[in-house]
Amino acid sequence: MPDAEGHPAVDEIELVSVLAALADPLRLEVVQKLLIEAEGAERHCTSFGLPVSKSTRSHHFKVLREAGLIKQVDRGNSRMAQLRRSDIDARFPGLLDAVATAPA
Amino acid sequence: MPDAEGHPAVDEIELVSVLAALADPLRLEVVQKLLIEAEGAERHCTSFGLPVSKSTRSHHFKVLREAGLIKQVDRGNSRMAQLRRSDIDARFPGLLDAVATAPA
DNA sequence: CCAGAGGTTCGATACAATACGAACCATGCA
DNA sequence: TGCATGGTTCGTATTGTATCGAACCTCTGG
Repeated sequence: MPDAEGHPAVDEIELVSVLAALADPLRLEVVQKLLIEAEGAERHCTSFGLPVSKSTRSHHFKVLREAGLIKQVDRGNSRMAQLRRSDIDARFPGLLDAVATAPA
Repeated sequence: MPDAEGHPAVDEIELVSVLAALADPLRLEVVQKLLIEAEGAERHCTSFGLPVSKSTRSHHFKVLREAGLIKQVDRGNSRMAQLRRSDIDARFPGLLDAVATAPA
């Protein structure tokens, strides 16, 4: 069962959901940007410069969160996004590596 | 430019399209079944036992074909599906391995 | 030559996804 | 306390996807 903020546990992460979450240009861009960062790095949701309204941005991060790709952490007023690298690696080894090294 | 049958060239295969093609339970099932087969194996489109009508099945194989995941070969009356393993491996190394080893 | 089997295409329908603005709820700071 | 900022939620419009049946094409085998 997902926790209160909607993060699924590691063994609840579904391949189809992860693929569906990545199958959107904006969300793929977010994940690829997070993959460049150092392990465990956090980024502002606004720092990705997505060309959509804030309600749409909120929607996309919700999809990523519920798929298990990112963890969202409250930092006072704002909210940080963190890639669940080790969790995805544990469940689907090599998947994020493939996404990280894919040609632009 | 894709060929006459709609197969994209290797360098035309887009990550988003591949992920979108895999982000459907039926299509993912087809690809995972092809991944179990030997390299270059062919299978009847009907042999997967998809619980849909033949027009819907045709649609799903079209999506897989246009994404670059499979090659469809005419064998007289019927049509065989063949995974483009080496093409995908060349463009997105590790992606299909991750899909192949993913938990059910 | 003709009937059947395998596939595709087309039109229609139902459902899901994306997108937006407005309203709302917090937190942090003056 | 008041207000600006960052996010979420809601309602809605638009678009895309999955699905089906019917019509059509092509090859195979009697």
